[in-house]
Amino acid sequence: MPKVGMEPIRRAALVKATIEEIGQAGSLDITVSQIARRAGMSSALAHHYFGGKDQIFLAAMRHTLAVYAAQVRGALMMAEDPQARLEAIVRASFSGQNFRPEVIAAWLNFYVLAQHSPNAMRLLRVYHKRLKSNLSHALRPLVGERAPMVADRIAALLDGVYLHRSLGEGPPEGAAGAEQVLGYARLEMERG
Amino acid sequence: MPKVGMEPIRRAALVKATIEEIGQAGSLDITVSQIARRAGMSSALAHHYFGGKDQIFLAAMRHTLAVYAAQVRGALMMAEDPQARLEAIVRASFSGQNFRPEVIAAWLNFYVLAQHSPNAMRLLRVYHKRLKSNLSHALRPLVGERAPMVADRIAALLDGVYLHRSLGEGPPEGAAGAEQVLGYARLEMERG
Amino acid sequence: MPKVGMEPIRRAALVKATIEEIGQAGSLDITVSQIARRAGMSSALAHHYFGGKDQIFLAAMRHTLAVYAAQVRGALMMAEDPQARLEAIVRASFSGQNFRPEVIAAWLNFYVLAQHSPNAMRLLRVYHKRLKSNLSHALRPLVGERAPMVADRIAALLDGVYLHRSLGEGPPEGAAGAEQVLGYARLEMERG
Amino acid sequence: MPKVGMEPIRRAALVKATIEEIGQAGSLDITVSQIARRAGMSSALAHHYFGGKDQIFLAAMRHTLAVYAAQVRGALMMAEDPQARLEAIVRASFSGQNFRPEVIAAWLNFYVLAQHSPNAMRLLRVYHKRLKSNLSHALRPLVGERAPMVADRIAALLDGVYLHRSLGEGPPEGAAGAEQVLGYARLEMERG
DNA sequence: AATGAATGAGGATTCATTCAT
DNA sequence: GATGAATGAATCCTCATTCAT
Repeated sequence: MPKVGMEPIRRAALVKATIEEIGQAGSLDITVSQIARRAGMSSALAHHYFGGKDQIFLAAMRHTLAVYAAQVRGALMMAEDPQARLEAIVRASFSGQNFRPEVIAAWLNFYVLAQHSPNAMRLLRVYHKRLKSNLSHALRPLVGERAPMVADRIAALLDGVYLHRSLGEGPPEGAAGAEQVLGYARLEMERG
Repeated sequence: MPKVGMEPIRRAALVKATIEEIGQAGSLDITVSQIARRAGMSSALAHHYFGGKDQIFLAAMRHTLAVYAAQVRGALMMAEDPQARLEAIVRASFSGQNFRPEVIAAWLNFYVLAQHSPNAMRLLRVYHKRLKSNLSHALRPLVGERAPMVADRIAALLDGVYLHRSLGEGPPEGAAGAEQVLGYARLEMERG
Repeated sequence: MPKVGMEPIRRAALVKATIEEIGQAGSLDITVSQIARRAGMSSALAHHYFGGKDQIFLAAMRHTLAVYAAQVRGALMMAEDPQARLEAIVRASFSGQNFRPEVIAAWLNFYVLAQHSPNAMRLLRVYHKRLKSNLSHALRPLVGERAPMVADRIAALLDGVYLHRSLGEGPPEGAAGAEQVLGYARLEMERG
Repeated sequence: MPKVGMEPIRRAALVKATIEEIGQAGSLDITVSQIARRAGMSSALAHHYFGGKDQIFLAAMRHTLAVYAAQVRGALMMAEDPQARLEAIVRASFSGQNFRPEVIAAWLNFYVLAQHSPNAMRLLRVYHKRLKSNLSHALRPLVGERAPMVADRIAALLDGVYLHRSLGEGPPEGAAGAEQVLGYARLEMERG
């Protein structure tokens, strides 16, 4: 009985395990064996499916970014006015899927990964471009031509809050994080 | 060349080399040998003076934080009113000593180090506490009781801008970074 | 189906190689690489199967002790009266399996190992306890209540003869060693 | 003020420290630095005086053997008849100077050292020869021509008791050890 | 598809030894 | 006489990766 169609299952399991492992270790200094064990398979199989450690990391990163993008897309679809669109983007960043300790740690480490992996760098840049584009678009009706600059600041603030969370004790509170960012946004809107 | 009193010289050379090496590699994944070679000595001597890799990293981190703290202190001494104090803190963060690519990369990696090194975590928390305390103090006359919250946001924005810089191409422009942060601060001040 | 069942083979080969290597070097100052090379594999594999140098040593010790115990047990089964039992124990100690130069050297070094390895110490104490128990049991009908004391002396004499052999030139002669010990035993028996 | 005549003091301190260090570690696996530190000097100086680690070990061994020999000589001078001579030799072996845990451990390790150091081997053989000669001489009037054989056994028993002590818990009791050996000797004498 | 077996390459760390002062 | 400085040469151990089955 040949097992068919295992590939997507295995890959998904490995990606999930990778994020968890990075989250737990707090660094990229984890072994393929650890990942594979957590995913319930041999390290040889992990190599078989991904070709190498780098590609496992990249897949995990791609997945994290994709989940995030999907959440933003979903939230945007619900939003009916600019203000709501803005809040949707920010809130999605702090939603339960993303703002968990292990995802935060993984996120931080993806920035590190990007420092020596051109592929990771490219992924991160694409993410940034989309984020800023989304923000800018939502902001245009609210702050006029200051939109790109405000988008930049919001994006930076967003990552900054994430970064600070990585030092925090206790479980991260998404709502508080979102408010920290939205507070700034409202200030800009008041200014008009 | 004297054969005594080398210790401080060697230690300083190793710390400098460590920061450069982390900066160049973009990660903590560097060898003691690399560091030692860059510092012009054998890896055995590096171990002799620091006891181990972890302590070399910690020393590099301590040094980075100390340089930063010294800059802030120096800038604060020049400042004569609250507004100037605020600008001093922010500008020091983006001054030539700190806002260089290798230091930015090192900074990012110290956040990673803090994820698994309690000592590194402690250092980073102390740095944060001081930064927020400094900011809060300067902000009090400017924004009243909103000071702690604004200080939090500024601190986050500061780190966020640094983080984004780690993805940027070309040399980092300190002035632009400082403006990005101060722009937000002014908004809060206008609100009063 | 992968290549399976190598583990016991590899472990046995490593244990054997360890004893030989200790015997040849005359000390525990041997490298895992030497052992592995002699056993026909990479040092990495040795670590894979044993976890570390200490455990390789312990396994070698356990094996040596087990072989010895098995020999004694075997000899005891043949013996039909107390005198024969006593001789069986002593002669087994000097049988071809045990009284070879490399085993003698290994034995000596296991005593050293026991000085800093609690596990080795425990193994050696168990061996001693069994040896004395065996001797005492065999001696009871021969020397009465002096049995425990005589057992102690025989055990000490036994190890002493081994120790002296480790200094001897030429091949060790088991028969002579056995006689040296049994001579004392007979003296005690004559006394009744 | 030039320090003159330091050499014998330094050498003695190093020898003493070596024995203590071996005793504490329970093996020869100690560093020159440890020895030198315990002796209150730099490792460079230790090398200066002895030339190398091997020679430090040899000196420590020579010293241990010399102390032992001196004790035996001293005790023999007091003895007035063969029986007393015999007891003197045995009791000296278990006297306070020799039968201390660290000396026992050192002794054991000298046997190991002899396995790969021809010089150590030679020293140990000389010691053995003297011991047996002394014993044989004392035994001749007591057991006649069995003297050499009995001397052999006593020597072996002596080392065996030492060896067993190295596994013992608690402080070694010299008197008990001596009795264990002398008990055998008396048996032989009774036989005549 | 899946994995136990196997290793080469590399890295942190230790240490005896040498040297300049 | 004495030592801090310095290193080359190990040694243990880890791990990504490959291979045979």
